[in-house]
Amino acid sequence: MATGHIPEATVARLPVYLRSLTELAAAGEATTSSDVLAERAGVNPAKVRKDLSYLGTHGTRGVGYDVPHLTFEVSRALGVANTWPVVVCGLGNLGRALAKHTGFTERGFPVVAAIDIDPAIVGTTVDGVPVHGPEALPELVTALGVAIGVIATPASAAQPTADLLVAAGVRSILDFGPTVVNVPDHVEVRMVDLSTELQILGFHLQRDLPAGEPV
Amino acid sequence: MATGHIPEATVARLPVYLRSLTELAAAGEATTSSDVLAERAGVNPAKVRKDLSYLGTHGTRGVGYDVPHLTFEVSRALGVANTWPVVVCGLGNLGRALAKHTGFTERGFPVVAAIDIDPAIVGTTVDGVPVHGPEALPELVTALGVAIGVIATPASAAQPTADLLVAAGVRSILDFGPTVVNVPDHVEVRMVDLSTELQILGFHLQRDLPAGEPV
DNA sequence: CGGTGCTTGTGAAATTGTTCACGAGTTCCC
DNA sequence: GGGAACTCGTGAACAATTTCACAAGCACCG
Repeated sequence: MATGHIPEATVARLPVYLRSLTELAAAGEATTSSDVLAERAGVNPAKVRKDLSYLGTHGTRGVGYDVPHLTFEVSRALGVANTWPVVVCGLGNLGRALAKHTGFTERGFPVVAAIDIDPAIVGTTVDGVPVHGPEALPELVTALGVAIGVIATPASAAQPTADLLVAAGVRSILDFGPTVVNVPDHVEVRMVDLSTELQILGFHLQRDLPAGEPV
Repeated sequence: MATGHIPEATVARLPVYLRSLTELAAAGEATTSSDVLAERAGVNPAKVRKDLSYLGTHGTRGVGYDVPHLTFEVSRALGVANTWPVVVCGLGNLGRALAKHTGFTERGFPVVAAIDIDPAIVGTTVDGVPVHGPEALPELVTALGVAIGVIATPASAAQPTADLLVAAGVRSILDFGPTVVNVPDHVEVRMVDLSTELQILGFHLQRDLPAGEPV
């Protein structure tokens, strides 16, 4: 089975496996098994094997997986050797936290610039990240190779910001805003809305209620 | 069709519909259609109708959906009338941003307390949210009715923090940490890892590359 | 009052994702 | 060298989700 096509659900789990593998390597483990990886990733062992089989045949029957080798293969599948510069749009509480977050750079996603419309902070830096006005976007994309735009603006600015990012040539957007943004087909958007996550948790809490609770 | 059971995938979309409905109401729209909702939610119209049909029959054929009525029904399904107090664990960049975020309270998820192990900030407040030590958790849960714990600690502290939350009686956890946490069956965990999201975007960026790029 | 146009609700088909179950290859021990 | 124990890889069964397609119901018009 070639690396032809990897299901979306599998792609979403690969980063988790990769992290587990990194931890195992740090713990000095030379080989591991689908059981161990499953335990760490919180999934079924069969799913681990099926997922990894999409990357090719990299395990050894009766033995397991070679940690360094599998790490290499998963890394390659995810393309983690590449570096994708990120621009953070909107420097409210969340945007500021993201700009300061050091974990991104470690994983190949350096925050190279921030965008905000407040003239008072344009020209300053946040933790070493320079703050520009929105008009600087096209220039930033070409000059710094920005590949991913993070939207952390107020809800009302999400769509205009997305439009700016798309116009500037960004092809991937991570949207923390609460609203869905419309973009052309060639642009990929992932939405992470914290309120939505809480509401889903709330739904389950409510459902497990003894019943007879007020509406 | 009764409200017996709502598929997980549908539950995850209900908050999006609810937000669209709120916007439509604010725009003065009295009725709407599955087409309009689909457009706003970024999904297929058939999916909107199927999703809403799980809540019961609330539309009118040939006409559409009454905005206030549908808003009420979706709200009821999600249980948004309930208030679920939240405690934020870990006051790094992200935890602090979450504690300051006002949007949660508006949606029924007031951040009533924060937890950190740094003695220098225990006893202070962040934007009105009191900061406690981990040992205060059980007391907070019983006294303030904390229902949801948000983990925004460093990766290494995620599992111990989850254990503390579970021991204190919290049944829902929103984990921003990069690692999967193990909890008993009756506790629901949702993971939101920002690096994972970026890696998924990176995967697609890489795949669309002209090819021949270095590993 | 019948026809036309519109939109929902929903079986059924298609697609996607998960889990099972077992053949096949590996190691180790006797 | 043979057998036991182990673990991967994978076809096939199963389950969930999405999409299609169309009957049914409503509003309006002439």
